[in-house]
Amino acid sequence: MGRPRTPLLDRERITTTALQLVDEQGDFSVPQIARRLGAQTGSLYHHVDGRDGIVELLRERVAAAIDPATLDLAPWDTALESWARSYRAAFAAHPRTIPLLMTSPVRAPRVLEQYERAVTLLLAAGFAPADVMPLLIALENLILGSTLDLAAPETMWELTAETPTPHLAEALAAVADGRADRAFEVGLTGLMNHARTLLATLA
Amino acid sequence: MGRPRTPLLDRERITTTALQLVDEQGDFSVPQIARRLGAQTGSLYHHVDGRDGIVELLRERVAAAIDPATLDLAPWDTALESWARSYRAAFAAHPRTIPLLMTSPVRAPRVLEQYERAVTLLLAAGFAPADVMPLLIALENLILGSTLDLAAPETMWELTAETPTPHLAEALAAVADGRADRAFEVGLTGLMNHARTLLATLA
DNA sequence: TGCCGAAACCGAAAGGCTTTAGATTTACGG
DNA sequence: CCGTAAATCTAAAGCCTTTCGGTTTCGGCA
Repeated sequence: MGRPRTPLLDRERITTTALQLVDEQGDFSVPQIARRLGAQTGSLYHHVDGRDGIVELLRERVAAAIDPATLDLAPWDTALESWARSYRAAFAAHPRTIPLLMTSPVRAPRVLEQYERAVTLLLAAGFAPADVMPLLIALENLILGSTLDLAAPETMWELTAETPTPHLAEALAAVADGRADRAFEVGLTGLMNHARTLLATLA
Repeated sequence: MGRPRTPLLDRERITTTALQLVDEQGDFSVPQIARRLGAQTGSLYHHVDGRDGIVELLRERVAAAIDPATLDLAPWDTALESWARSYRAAFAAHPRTIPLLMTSPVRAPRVLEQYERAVTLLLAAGFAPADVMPLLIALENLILGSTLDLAAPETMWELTAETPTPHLAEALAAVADGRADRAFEVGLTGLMNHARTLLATLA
């Protein structure tokens, strides 16, 4: 009891443990983290702003893997597509964080910064201000949606004998593994084409 | 105590109350439902398969508003787009159910049936089996993502003074209200165009 | 009509979670 | 060397999910 000679807890270790738990179970709890780190539950609250604070730390940790350099590429469509792929790769490494992150607002400065730069890119390319966020939001929906599907491969639809769905079963079998990947490619291609068209008609 | 002359609880009322709570708070709990219906917490378990069972009832209730007739339209792209719009309208009426539904597999027969018919439509239109699910999944991601954004209008990005994001602020202001709607339209147009192109190159 | 099994509800409890507050011991700077 | 601040613990309130046994009442059947 009392202050230990070498600290048991810090934000770094708490984040790492939370991420491990999410990767394993799809969720985490404060007592679970405490147990893995050999501390009491309450002690975590001296390092972290409650459960929501841990979620925000997770967002920063996962988003840190997005490569900011992609947004410096030219032309703009190459940059945007590269950024989207890097974004997706970052979340594909920890897909089960997505449900946790989707329901709380983005506060993490690093993440906001990335969006700022993406917006800047599109404005500089010539898009109308009112077109920028719809494009980015559609892109984000595509990324997070298909990555979530990546996390729950066969658990998305639970086919049972009582409800016969032969064509659905056939279509599911026809893609099997690469389903989420192909959904991403299909959506991305469609969106990028549409964006280029939009810009062309604007000019 | 004992069995009441007129029942306090049934699946219908439980579902309705749960949906009200989700609309108000974004979540529900079994004790909350019990309080609103004037019953004890444990009593709910005689009507419903636990909390997860209530979530599945919510899925059926919300998805019931999707118009199945849209899938009978012709040609196929009209049918698909109409279905997507009806799908979106159904969830737009209760957008806060989405986070609850996204993490559990679809079991509800009514919902599976809709997917079966959508797959059938696309196969009949001439799409390759391996192309069908990626298309539908991309479409679903688009629908659910933009509808979720509809539920959390300004709470998606929390801009603070410490992280200056002038362009992001400008782009957000430029769409203001119709943001989620326009993201949906952008994504839908892009996806439908891409689907038509895909089919044309196949034939 | 009378009875009995099943239905619907209550009360209580186990075990988990989030969060706060005060007490306790130890590290570190002056 | 001493006092302040840091890191942890213990304890507790109040929420949640789920299960179990007890109690009353309904409805069908003899």
